[in-house]
Amino acid sequence: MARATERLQRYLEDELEACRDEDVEQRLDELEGFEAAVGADRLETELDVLSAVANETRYRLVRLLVAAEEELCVCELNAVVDVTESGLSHALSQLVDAALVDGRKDGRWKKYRATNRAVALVTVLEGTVDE
Amino acid sequence: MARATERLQRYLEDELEACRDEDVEQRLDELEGFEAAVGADRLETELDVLSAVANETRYRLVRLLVAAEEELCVCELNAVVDVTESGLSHALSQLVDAALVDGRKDGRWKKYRATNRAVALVTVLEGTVDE
DNA sequence: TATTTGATTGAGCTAGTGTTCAATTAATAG
DNA sequence: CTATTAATTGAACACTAGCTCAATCAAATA
Repeated sequence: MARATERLQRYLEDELEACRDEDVEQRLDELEGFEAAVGADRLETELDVLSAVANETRYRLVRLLVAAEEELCVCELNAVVDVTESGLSHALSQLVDAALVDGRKDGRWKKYRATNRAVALVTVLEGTVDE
Repeated sequence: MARATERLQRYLEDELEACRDEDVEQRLDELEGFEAAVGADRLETELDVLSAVANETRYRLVRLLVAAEEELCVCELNAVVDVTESGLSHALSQLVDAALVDGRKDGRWKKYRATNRAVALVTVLEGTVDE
């Protein structure tokens, strides 16, 4: 970090005309402020959500459930997504953990539907990724 | 897939009272319709974006640049994020590929800032992940 | 022009992820 | 109660991703 701080000092000397040691300190504080603005717990949760959805199988499932706008049975998902019954179950389990999907048992069948979180995420991705 | 279709048939027999072969066909078409609603290219792009951001180092960088609301020099990022100079460069490169950050050379320094896509993504995550 | 400094690139190693197979649980039907 | 079917769990394995080290490129300064 010492090396990094030296470089930051040279950078600030370039940007500002003058640069005292306390200017470097102040800038470091600002930067760490940005960093700390989001709590550690929150960051971890957000990363869990992103990790859950950053996978083709799981993102397809989320997309599918969002598009369907209704709950779908595992057996229906299985008919469309190209993965083992077991793989599908693992995938759904991770999506439930990330609160992207809700599961509900109905007799011998199990049904899943997209949560608001999933809808929001898909919506923003659709919005920013313009074909 | 034959096995999956059989199960789907049994499921539809449960759900609907009657279930002919064409009912199964129709449901399969509906499901595949949901699946196909998002183009393959688009899905790939969206997955690239998600993969780029689903990593602690890179998400911290995105978060930092969004919070800063201004462009930051690599040397500033390096002072805050706990990774090698090389690792930082790799990370930024992936974020540029995913159009989550823009890079600009300014003399001997290089500056990065968050794109609208990054802002939108962080915003929706903040919104759905209620502490 | 030679040197120093900021930043990037590529190779290689490690750790983690995604998938499948086999076994198990839960619910219904015979 | 036993058998069958839907779905899940755990273990094992192949593959990918992230990080660091070393080398390189690019800009500026001596």
